[in-house]
Amino acid sequence: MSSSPVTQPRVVSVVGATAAGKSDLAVAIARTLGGEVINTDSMQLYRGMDIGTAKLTTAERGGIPHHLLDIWEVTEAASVAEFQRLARAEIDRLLAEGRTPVLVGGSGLYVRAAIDEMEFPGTDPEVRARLDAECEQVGPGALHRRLAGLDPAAAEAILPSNGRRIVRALEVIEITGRPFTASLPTNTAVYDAVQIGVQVERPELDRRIELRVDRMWEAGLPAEVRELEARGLRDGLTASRALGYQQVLAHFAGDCTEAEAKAETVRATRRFARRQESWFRRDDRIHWLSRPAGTDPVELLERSLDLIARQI
RNA sequence: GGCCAGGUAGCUCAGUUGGUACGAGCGCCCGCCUGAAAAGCGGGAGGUCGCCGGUUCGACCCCGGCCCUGGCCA
Repeated sequence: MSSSPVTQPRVVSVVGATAAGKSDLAVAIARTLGGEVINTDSMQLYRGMDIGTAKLTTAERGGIPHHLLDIWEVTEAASVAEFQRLARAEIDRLLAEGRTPVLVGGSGLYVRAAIDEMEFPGTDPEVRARLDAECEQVGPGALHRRLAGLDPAAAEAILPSNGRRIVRALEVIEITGRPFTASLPTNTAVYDAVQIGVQVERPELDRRIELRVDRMWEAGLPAEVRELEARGLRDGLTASRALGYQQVLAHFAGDCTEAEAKAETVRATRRFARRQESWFRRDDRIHWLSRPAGTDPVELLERSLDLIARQI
């Protein structure tokens, strides 16, 4: 099926800020195109994190198969590299079956890892642990100076205060013996993809976020966190930091009231949404569909399909 | 009506014994982002220091009056 005329992009990706309404749109698109959904949300990858990540229920998935949900235990640290392998395997499998992979999720790096040319150098737990410990001891500034000696370009691109990235750069240099590429590559896609960005105006988005958090509490987020805590959530490097979970854990630890945890979840989610927008904004391949309050889902679907059709 | 506390950035508050507001946290805007990415890091815009008058070379800080808020007393 290589030289036959392409009638639609082989991969669709729905991106945008949290609570913009990506999940439902993705299901509708997949249904129309006869495709299946692949999750590109870093936190929905975790088993048991359902309410707080606004994971679609089975009913809401409407019979459309969803992939890459519930694949990691909360105790495991997330890994973009592993996600990349898994996502590409799913995409390739669906394409081979002639079905359209519909990616959906707000983790910008994960989307790019799936769709674009990106190679992640390896990692070494021991090296990482050692560097982390050292960073803790001597501070990021000292490590940054060392980085400047080993890889001036990387040091230039990474601020001296950003311990996390300095450590990773030093780790890569140590285990590969090569410099750390400190900036994202140009947008070179490995799949013929159309990216749809769902865009909601700030005031409306903020309202939707608050409403969503309200519903998470009504649905029993604290109870969900309690359960995951018993399964080791606190030890999960990634999962314990997830929005909502982090705040509820703080409340359980006695650091704040439940009301404060909830209010902080709203604030943190808004901040996160702005970071997401800032990430996606600079990718000029994304086609933005504005979604004013009260937009009919059917109309949004039609505009999406129209966009996909024009992307031949 | 009297007494006390207070009126400083959008919010909560620091602050100067009179010499251009060092402000801070939160919020807001913006940017960065290669194995934790719902993470991590950075930049920026906001103040006639309640109002009016006085003292002073100079007042947000001193004096007088007024307005407003909270508390206590009546």
